[in-house]
Formats: sequence, C-alpha cells, structure tokens
Amino acid sequence: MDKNSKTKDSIIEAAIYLFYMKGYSATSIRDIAGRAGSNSANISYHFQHKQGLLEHCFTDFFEGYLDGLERIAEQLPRVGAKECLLQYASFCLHYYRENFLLTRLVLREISVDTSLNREVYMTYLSKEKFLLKMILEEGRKRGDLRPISIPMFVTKLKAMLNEPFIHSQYFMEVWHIFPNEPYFTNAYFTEIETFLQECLFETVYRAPIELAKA
Amino acid sequence: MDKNSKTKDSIIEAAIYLFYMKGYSATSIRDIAGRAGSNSANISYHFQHKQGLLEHCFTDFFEGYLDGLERIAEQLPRVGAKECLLQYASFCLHYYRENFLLTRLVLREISVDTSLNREVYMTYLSKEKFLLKMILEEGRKRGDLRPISIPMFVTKLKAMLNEPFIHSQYFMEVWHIFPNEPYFTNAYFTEIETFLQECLFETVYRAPIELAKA
Amino acid sequence: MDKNSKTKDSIIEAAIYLFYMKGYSATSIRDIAGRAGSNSANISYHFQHKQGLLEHCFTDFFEGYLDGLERIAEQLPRVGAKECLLQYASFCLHYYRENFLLTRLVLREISVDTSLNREVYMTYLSKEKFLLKMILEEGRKRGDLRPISIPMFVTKLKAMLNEPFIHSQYFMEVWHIFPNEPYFTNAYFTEIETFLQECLFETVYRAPIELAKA
Amino acid sequence: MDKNSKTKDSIIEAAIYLFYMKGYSATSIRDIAGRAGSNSANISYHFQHKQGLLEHCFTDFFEGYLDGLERIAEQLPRVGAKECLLQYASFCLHYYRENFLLTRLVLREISVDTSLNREVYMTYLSKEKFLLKMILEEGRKRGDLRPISIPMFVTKLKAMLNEPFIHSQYFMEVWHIFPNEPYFTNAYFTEIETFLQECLFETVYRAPIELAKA
DNA sequence: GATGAATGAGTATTCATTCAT
DNA sequence: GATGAATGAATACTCATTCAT
Repeated sequence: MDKNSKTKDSIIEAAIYLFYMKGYSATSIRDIAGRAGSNSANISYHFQHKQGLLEHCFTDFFEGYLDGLERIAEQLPRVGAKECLLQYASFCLHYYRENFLLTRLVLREISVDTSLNREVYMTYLSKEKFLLKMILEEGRKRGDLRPISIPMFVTKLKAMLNEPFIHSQYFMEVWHIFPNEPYFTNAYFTEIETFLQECLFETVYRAPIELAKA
Repeated sequence: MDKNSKTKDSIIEAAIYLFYMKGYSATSIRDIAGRAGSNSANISYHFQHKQGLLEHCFTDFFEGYLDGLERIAEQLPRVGAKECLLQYASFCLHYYRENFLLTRLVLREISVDTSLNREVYMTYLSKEKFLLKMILEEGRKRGDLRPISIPMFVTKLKAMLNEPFIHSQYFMEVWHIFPNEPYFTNAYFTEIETFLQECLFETVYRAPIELAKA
Repeated sequence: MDKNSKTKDSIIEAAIYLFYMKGYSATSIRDIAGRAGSNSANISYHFQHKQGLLEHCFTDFFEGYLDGLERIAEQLPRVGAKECLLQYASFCLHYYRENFLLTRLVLREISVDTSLNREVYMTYLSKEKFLLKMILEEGRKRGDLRPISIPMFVTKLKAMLNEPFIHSQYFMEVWHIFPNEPYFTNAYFTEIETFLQECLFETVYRAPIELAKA
Repeated sequence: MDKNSKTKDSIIEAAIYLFYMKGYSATSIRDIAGRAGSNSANISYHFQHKQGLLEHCFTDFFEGYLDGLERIAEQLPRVGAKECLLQYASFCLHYYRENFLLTRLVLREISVDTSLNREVYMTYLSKEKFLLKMILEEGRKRGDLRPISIPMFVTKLKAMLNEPFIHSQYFMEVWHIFPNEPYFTNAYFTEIETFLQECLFETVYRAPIELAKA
C-alpha cells in the first residue's frame, strides 16, 4: 500500500498539474508518466484509461466539495440560511484555494460536451442544486431572505466564486491578482459577504458617495 | 473570392462548433473538414496550421468585443462612467449571446497555459484592462462612483458576465437556464444593473424584508 | 489510379504473404508496411482497420471462388450433375493452386470464432451451400447420382479439396508433396475423380487385388 | 501438488478454450488468467513463456495421438494392415471428438510457419509418417491392399479425418453437422470405412444407380 | 505457490501536415 | 482552389514478462 500509493499518487499529482496547465485533451499519457517519473503503462494499470485519471480528478474534487456543502447544509435548522450561505461562500473560496490546480481544471473541463460531464451533472451537481435550493427555500420560509429568483441568484453566486479560479492565469498576468494566496480569498470573501448582504439580507446602509469620498 | 469564402466560411463554422463542443485539442482537423464537407488539406491551405483556426476564432471574438468596448469608452466624456458601465454590461451580454458558441470556446480555451494565450493577454486583454480602468478612474474622478478596488470590482463584473456562458451547458441541463435566449439576457441584465447600482452608484433603498415579503 | 494501385497492391501482397506465413493476429501492421516498403499509416488510410485487410483477402478469395462455382452451376441443366461436380473439383484445385497463399490463409482464418467469420458464413458459404445442394439434388432427381447424404458427401468432398492446401507446409516438409505445383493438382484431380466415381456415380470395376498386383 | 495442479489445470483448460476460439496469437496471457480465475504471473511461473502453453497443448495432443497410433501399429503383425487402418480411423475420430477443442486448435496452429511447428513436424509427425507407411507397406507386401501411392492415399485419409474438426464451426453453422457428437463420429466412420474399402481393399459391389434408387 | 505492481517493447490507429496533380 | 495520397511523429493502450513480497 505504501509503495502503491507512492506511484499512484505521483501519477495523480502529475496529471492534475498537466491537466491544469494544458487541459485534459492536450495532455498525453506520456507527459504525465514523464512528469511522474513513472512508466506510461502504469497509468493504464492503475486507472485503466486516460479518462480514468480525469474521473479521479472529478471525484476527488466533487466529493470534497459536496462533503463540505453537506456539512454546512446539516446546520441549516440550527443556524439559519444566512449563516449557511456565508459559511458556504467561505468554505468554497477556501476549498478552491486549497485545491487550486484541481479547481481550474475541473471548472474548465466541465464546460465541454462529454458523457462523463453529463454524469457529473446528474450526480454531483444535481445534489449541489438540491442543497442550495433547500437552504434558499428554508431562508425564504423563515423570512430571513428577500424574495429572489433562485436560479438567477445561484448563477450570480457561482459566477463570483468560480471566475477568479477558472481564469486565474488571466487575473494573475493581467490584473496581478493572485487567487491562490490567502490574502486574496480573505479580501474576496468580504466582497462576497457584501454581495450577499445586499442581494439577500437586510438593507445595507451605505454612506452617500459624497461622504464616502471624504 | 466568392467560392473561396464559401469553403473558408464553412470550415470556420465547423471549427467553432466543434471547438465549442469538444474543445480545441480534442477536435481534429479531419473532424472539422468532415463537418465542413471539405478536404482536410484545405484547412492547412487556408489557415496554415490548426492553431491558425483557433487564432482566427480569438481574433474574430476579441476584435468585435474590443470594438464594442472602444465605442462605448469613446462616449465616456459625454455620458459619464455610470452610463458607460451599464452600456458595457448590456453590450457584453448581447455580444456573448450573439456569439454564443464562440464565447464559450474562447472563455474556455483562454484558461490554458499557452503562448498563444499569453499573446491574447498582452494584446486584447491588456487593452480591455486599459479601457475598463479608464472608465472607472474617470468615474471616481468625477465623483460618480463609490471608492472601490478596481481589480476586485472587475473580477466580480467579469464573473457575472462570463459565468452563464462558459458553463452554459451546466446551467441549461441542471438549472434549465438558457443563456442563449434573449429572455435570459434581458432578465440577467437587470440583475447586473442592480449589482452595479449597489456596488458602484448611489445607495439603493430596499424595503426591509418584512415589507418585501408582503 | 496507377500510383494508387501500386501502393495499395503492394500492401495487399505483403499482407497476404504474412497472413499466410504467420497468421492474421501474429502479423503486425508494421510488418506489412515494412514488407510493402510503405508507411504503416497508409494501411489505415487505404483499409481503415487492420481487419479491413483481412476482409479484402476474404472478399477477393470468395468472390473469385463463388464466381467460378456459379459459372459451373449455370451449366447444370445442359451438362448434368456429374459433369458439374467434376468441373467444380477441377476448378477448385486450380483456383486453390493459383491462389496458393490466399487459400491457406483463408482456410485457416475461417476456423476462428469471430463476427467477421460469421458474416462470411452467412454470405459466401451459404451461397456455396445453396449451389452445391442444387447440383446434387438435381443429379439425384435426374437419376445421375446414387442416393447419398448431401452433408456427409460435401464434408468429404471439401475435406479432399482443402486439406492439401491448409496443411501445405506439413505435406511439403513431411511428405514431400507440393500442392502448389501443377504436377500435384493434376495427379490429385485423378484421385478426386475416382472418389467421385466410386461415391456418386456408376459402379467402378476394379480388378481384384490379386490381378492388380500382377 | 494438489493445489498446484488445480491452478495449473485451470490455466490449461482456459488456454485450450481460448486458443480454440480465438487462436493462439489473438489470445493474451491476461485473457487466459482471467478465464482461469488466476493471476497472469502464474502462467509465466508454470509455463515460463506463453509459448510454453502452446507447447503443452501440442505435446498433450500428439502424445495421446501417437500413443494410440503406436498401440494400433503394434498389432500389425497379428491383425494385418486392413484391420489396423480401420482401427486407426476409428481411434482418430474418437480421439478428435474427445479432444474436440484441442484438435481444432492444433490442426489450425500447425498450419503456420514457426520453428515450434518445424519441431512438431520433425518429432511427432515424422513418427506418424513412419508408422502409417509401415502399415501401408506391410499391407502391400502381404497382398492385403491394392497398389496405391502412399502419399496420395495419406493425403486423402488425413483430409477425411481432419476436415470436420478444423472447420467445425463452419460445418455446425452452415451445414448443421456437429462433429463433437457421437452420432456424427459413428456415421462418419461408416463413410470412411467405405472410402477405405473402395480405395484400398477388395472391390465393393454397388448396385447400379437404377436399383439403388428403388 | 501466488500476487499486485512495474516495465519496456510493442500494438493499432490517428494526427497535422505536405505534396503532386 | 481543391483533392487524394502519403508521411513520420504521436496517440492511447496492451503485451508478455519480471520481481519483490
């Protein structure tokens, strides 16, 4: 098991890096084996197909992601929708930062039209939808949230959370924003907090522009 | 020239569709030729390399995009930052919808690490940055906008604009949102309008939740 | 077309030789390309799959074979079953000898369990069955042949015709019989003629052994 | 030894089946291990090479075959050539039927050009030739047989014996003859008996066709 | 005796591109 | 401008075999 995981893990690590950099299709099994310092036949041995590696990436990513989301959703009755959504945003940003390479690769590869992706939609992302809807509907029922269109809100929320990570390179090279640094996630969380506040919760008092300037 | 463009155009059309669906790397020149009803040698003839086709897609997309942005920025002295930003958001959503396939493919392919993408960053996206900064800074100078972090704001704005298009399939299959339909862009524009209002402009009065419920 | 057939033909020739010698599965596409003095990609180009080459061999062989059998069967009303069968035996031996390599490879490869072979059974060999039955049944009806079990007779006839060719190497190396030489086919035809005479036609007078010895 | 032979035997059984079905080259060691419910390394352990398995098949088949032929040939002085040949034919049909899978695979694989096959020719099949010749020559000397060409006769005899087994699938699927059933071997033996009678022994009286019909 | 991991050579096939026509 | 043939490099994957355990 020890030796096993060493080879297998180095393959996974290499695959994540290369899929992140070049994309799944542009990465060859030899590239991965080369980077992992292993024989390319080992990939077939451990993962059957090249796609098995991508599936592993997906599973790894979404299992951890949904695990976090589920744990947060469990607390819904106790802490309420507001707290849940704030926790979700915080968790998501941290999860994305901690799995920085994995996140970009998943968010990119999920955007193509394959049967594997359909499966991901039907399993992981349908569950995510279910949990998010549950939180938002509970919040409405209890009167903690404004009346909103759930799909529209989710689109905006996911937009905010995903964009810095899927286009990380663009933000790093063009805007000198580094989504993989804690500094960013902390600052960005505040932005999202405000967004949620304005969008979902009580009115936020904002000083008129004149005063703000001063 | 007529016959030329017919062949060339059908190749481009086929390429956009296939890049959109499967991604650039997963699409072969023969796939494209097959879909275009043409010979694969013609692609090399018209575009030299396979990458030439992707470059064509990028150029096509960003030329139109920056053209629009520039025309909006030109009006800055006359109409002010607020109006410019609203026009930009509106233009962007319409441009994305009108170039639906192209948009997803560009937003996806731009996220990998290639020298072609570096070039795109250095030309088109730097220009975009310049123009957006100009608008925002002018708005601040004139006192039309709240004091904000420009990079953070741009991140959020681009997030809102891009997400429904890059993950179009996810939104369509899981949330039954159809970003390619005018209905969506109109509704979504309102959301972005509100977002801009709350984030950049004067305080928005919002009824307390109690009242909103009623 | 001229250049086309040169490359394609040399591939076919090489394939027949190597399939004959080593068998289909033991022959690699590189072996064939090497022997044909061509690039291995040309095989995929001209025949799609490796199996396409085998199919070509089968088609080539059985088309010629059934063509011959059909032409013989057409004469049935005019010349009768006896003459037909003799002509068939003669034709078969000559066809096998002229297509010596092809014959062994087909007779060998037809003996494995593949879907391609099932197809061959259902098309070519069912037609062969139909024609042979027709001849034999007509011969019975006209009273030219003894009453026999058709399947048993066909088994024996095909046995006689096939064996020297499928096990050619054995016969050459162990028994110094050369089924690819005209000398053999002529002599062997006499044997088959006698077999048919004894088995199907009028009684053959044979001297008792005592006299024959003398 | 007990446990050993269990694993080893299951490997052999799986190998025979798969070689029979797909041919030696088209069968992989992993196929065999899979079918035997064993580990593919065990095959290398027990048989050294993949070819070791084929050699085992050959040895197994030809040892039993030549054993039978030898025991029959031993009785030559006592029972004479006629009886020997009849016994040989009977033995052969039964041996083939009892080793149905093995027979087809051996008869097929023996037809390719390998050094292993050359060895088989030089050992087993030369011995077979020696014994068959001995019987036939003794029969001639004693005046029991007609004067015939031994190689020609052997070709025909082997043809009759081998064909239903090497092309078993063809006969089963196209002609609905089942060479693996006792019914067939019994009926077919009668055919061969007649063939031998007509070809080698005293004149067979056959009713003219007219009478036979009635 | 048996196993899972590993390997390097080999498999068929596909790739983008070139070229003569 | 367009095409079918050709190519050499690359593709994912399978192969029989070895080896430490």
